Amino acid sequence: MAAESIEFPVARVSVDIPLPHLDRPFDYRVPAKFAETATAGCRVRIRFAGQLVDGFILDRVSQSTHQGKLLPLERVVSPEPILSPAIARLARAVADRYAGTMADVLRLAVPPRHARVEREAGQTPAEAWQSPAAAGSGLVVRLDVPAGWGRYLAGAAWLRALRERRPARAVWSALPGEDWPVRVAEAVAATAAGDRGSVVIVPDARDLDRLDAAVTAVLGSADHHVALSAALGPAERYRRFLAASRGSVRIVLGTRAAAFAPVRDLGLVAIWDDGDDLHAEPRAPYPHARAVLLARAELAGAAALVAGYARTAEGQQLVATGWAYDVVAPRATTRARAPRVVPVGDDAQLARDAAAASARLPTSAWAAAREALATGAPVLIQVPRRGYIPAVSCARCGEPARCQHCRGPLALSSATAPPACRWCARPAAAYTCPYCGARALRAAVIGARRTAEELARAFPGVPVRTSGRDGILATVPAAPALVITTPGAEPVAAGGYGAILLLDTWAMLTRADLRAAEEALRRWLAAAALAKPAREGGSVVVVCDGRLAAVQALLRFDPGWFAANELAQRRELGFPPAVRMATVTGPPTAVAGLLAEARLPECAELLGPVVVGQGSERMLVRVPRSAGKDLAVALRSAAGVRSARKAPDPVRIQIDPIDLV
DNA sequence: TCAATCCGTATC
DNA sequence: ATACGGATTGAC
Repeated sequence: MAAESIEFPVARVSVDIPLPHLDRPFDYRVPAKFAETATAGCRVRIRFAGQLVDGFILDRVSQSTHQGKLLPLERVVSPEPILSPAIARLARAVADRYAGTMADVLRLAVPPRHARVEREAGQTPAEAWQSPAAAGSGLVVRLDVPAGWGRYLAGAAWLRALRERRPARAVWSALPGEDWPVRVAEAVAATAAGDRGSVVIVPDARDLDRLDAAVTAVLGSADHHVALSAALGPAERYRRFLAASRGSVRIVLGTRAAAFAPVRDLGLVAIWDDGDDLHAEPRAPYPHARAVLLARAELAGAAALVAGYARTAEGQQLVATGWAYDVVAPRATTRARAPRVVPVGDDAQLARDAAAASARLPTSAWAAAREALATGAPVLIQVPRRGYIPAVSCARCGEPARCQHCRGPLALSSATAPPACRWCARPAAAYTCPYCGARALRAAVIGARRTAEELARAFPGVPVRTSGRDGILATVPAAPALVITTPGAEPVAAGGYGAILLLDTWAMLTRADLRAAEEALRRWLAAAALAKPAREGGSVVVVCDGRLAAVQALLRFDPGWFAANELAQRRELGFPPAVRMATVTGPPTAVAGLLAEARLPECAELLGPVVVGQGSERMLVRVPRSAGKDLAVALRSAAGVRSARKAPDPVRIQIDPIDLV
């Protein structure tokens, strides 16, 4: 009964099971009928502990190290080698870094199969990718004269390094008014000129559209890249993923999940606006796109770009440790391109009387808007909260007004509607304050819609436009208009805004969040970057205490200075990225059990617990960065022991979560 | 003496 | 998780 002998009869399989203690490859016998189709990287079905489960073949080998008998592969789902060795290695590294399982990471990294798309013919063969110089016109010229990058110290040198296939790493602070999609596209083109591929990650669909257009323009063709986002349907998403996997494109632009896109001959990874919390994956093991890309740059020997108008403490850390170049413009260039920034008002006073229109919009803000409109330029008004009046409080004692039924916050949706609960939508027509008995309410927070209403009244005849989560404007023309926006939804104005008003800054700055100031500055810089330069009359009015470091950084348009401060502070306080931190969240006994089990590094410091809701608490574990790996390993194996023992309560482990208090 | 049940262990 | 084996328990 000599079985037909085949080459590499053993498949090493990554099995799709959620249990941490089973997070390792398992060997299976490759039956002769699958000798050709069971390729490394393909999806298979196997029998595992009696049940049929999915898996990926990591590798085909001639012998197993497993002592016992091997089960055969049950089925080859598809011979498509969808999980490349490079991405498998990356997924393993990300799982290790985040104390998670490879199966969890692979669910984020590889989109679900779409059989019809896979069968489609007409995938551009790899030959279509030649030197992009051959495909486009003007590309070579642009690369020889990197005027845009030439404005930055070390910018031109960095671009040259990409072309010469050197793994140069840069943390780039974009100038105000910078056309960042074009700069990024030039970096991608330079990498392509060195015959290598790129992965670029942006926070959202709007940024992706801009980048997509810029890459098409710079390469002179849309044939060499794909844009990957979760918004695509399953078929299109798989089609584009497959285009990268098969090597018919070597440039992938996308949102956070695309950080895992299987680009061949990777030469550059880039992330735009790495401080945006959309880059943090909300599903286990909660990897951050920046961390995924940087791990990838290390593994692939690729160049890296961490970019934004703002700079994160994490970005600064890369500069401080010498891992990356600091790519910034000379001060004179920045001064020449930045708008005039005027801080008005003091924070405490504004917080006391946030509802008063006069305090919200001081005289200088009105004046700046009026002047800008007179020159024919649009004015941008950034308001942190959307809606009409998203929070109300008792007019007498100031206690926030809450729903009688569910304790949710009350809000007004228009000037005439009665207050209603934002959670359960029940109206609260006859509100009585449970603390002082008063029956009157006042606005605690003013939303974008109400702001638009007020401004429309103040500037009759000037068009008022709004841009927010439900209806984002991409651009506005160079004409007088008031553009009310929530942070992150700012339209780009042709020719730049004449004035930008940053309102209700206290709402962002008073958040009990480690990153509140960094986040406020990030949002202000993103808006301020859209203004005309000061010499063309561009101004920014920030209604805030001018002594704050974040306002000082905005005044000088110096995100590097702020990030260096921020990093120094995190070092002092012992917070990431100066240290590695883990949170363990769950029922108290489960959290305690897991930490008792874990063989934490000697140097680990335990902080907490803090109660974080019904029957749930959270512990912090802090170690020096050098022990980060050990911490992740310890937590993961403790979770493994628990899962092996069938411990009932789920415990969530997060490494360097972004919402540390 | 045999079946039902519990616990622990391996899962290729 | 789930499946299996070996030990333990309980009833005839």
